Formats: sequence, C-alpha cells, structure tokens
Amino acid sequence: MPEGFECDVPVTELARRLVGARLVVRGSGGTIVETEAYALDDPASHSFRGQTARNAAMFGPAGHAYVYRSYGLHLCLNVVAGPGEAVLIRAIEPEIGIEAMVERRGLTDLRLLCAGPGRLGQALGITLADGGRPFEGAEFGLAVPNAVNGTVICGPRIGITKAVDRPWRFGLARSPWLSKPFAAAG
DNA sequence: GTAGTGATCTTCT
DNA sequence: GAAGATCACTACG
Repeated sequence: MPEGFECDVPVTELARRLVGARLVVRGSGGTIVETEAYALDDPASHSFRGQTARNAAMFGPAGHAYVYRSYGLHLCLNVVAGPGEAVLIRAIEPEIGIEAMVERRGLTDLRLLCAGPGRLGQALGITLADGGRPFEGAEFGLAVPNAVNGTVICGPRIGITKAVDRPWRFGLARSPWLSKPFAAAG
C-alpha cells in the first residue's frame, strides 16, 4: 500500500488527495498536479460495462496500478481506488530524473514533458507490464501527504463524451504543469 | 492564436 | 465498421 494511502475514502476524495502526492517510477517522477476520478457507476469509466481482460487491474487491489492503451498508442497510468474505481494521473511537476524523461519524450520543452496522461506515460517509461503492480518502494513509489492541500480545485473532466458534467478533475490551481488550465475560480 | 487531421489498436455494435 | 480517459503536426489568421 502506498505511503499515506487510505482506501476507505470515495474515489473522488482520493483523486483530490493524490494532488500533491509524490510519484516516482524507476528513478523518474515528481509531484502530481492533476488527476481525474473514475467510478464503477460512471459511464465514462472503463469499468462501467464490467470486468474485461483490459481493465482487470481496475478490479484488483487498491493502491495498485492500472495501465491502459489510449487511442491505440498512448499508455496512461491510474491508481486503483476500489473495485472498478481508479484515479487517472494526468500531469506531474517533473522533479526527479528529468534527463531520462526528456530523453524518452525527445523534447526540450519541459512544460510539455508530463502535461497530459499520454505524455506522462511516455515520460515515465510506463508499459502495459506495469498494470497491476503495487505502488510500493523506491522503484514504483507513491507517497500521499497528510497535509490538506488548500489550493486543490476541481472541474469537468477532459477528453470524455459521457458523464461530462461530473466535476471529477482535480488539480493545483494555476500550476504551470497542468495539461490544461482550470476555469478561473475567482 | 484556433482548427483540422493522421497515427494506431482494443473493444463494442 | 465506429468510437475512444490522446498527442503532434500542419495550415491559416
């Protein structure tokens, strides 16, 4: 189980708490700045139609990874929250192993290094084999801070066509590392 | 700055 | 056959 991880909370609350958490995969990573929640009774979720070979990890133990292929080419990383529930990691602030991430991405623009689920997957070198792996230890680590993050705001999720109205995207307000800015909150 | 499109593959109809 | 939790590249103001 990841450090500071609690599985007794709703997936939306977990998605909020994961903003600000430290993610490290094989020597690369940083602080999570953007997440999205996907629930079991959520038409936008891969788990909505029940368990399949692809989403099996989503029905596995909480605190493990769920990796899926998006649009045939990108690999996206999730944290399993409960049966059929997961939190999609959409963006991190690069802090550790930046050189390796730049090399994998083939980019010099740091702002686009990890700003988006597909970009993040490529930067961290995520593979389908990482699906079902527990977040534990230094190689595949996730540490959730105890402190409440007052700057976390929410908004509608990105790139979906169903359940568009659920404001289940969470992120650090005005962070330069977001895949897209949040609507101004005042 | 916005708008359109190709890449590439699993799942569902 | 069509759609999808995406990204990068191109054309055009």
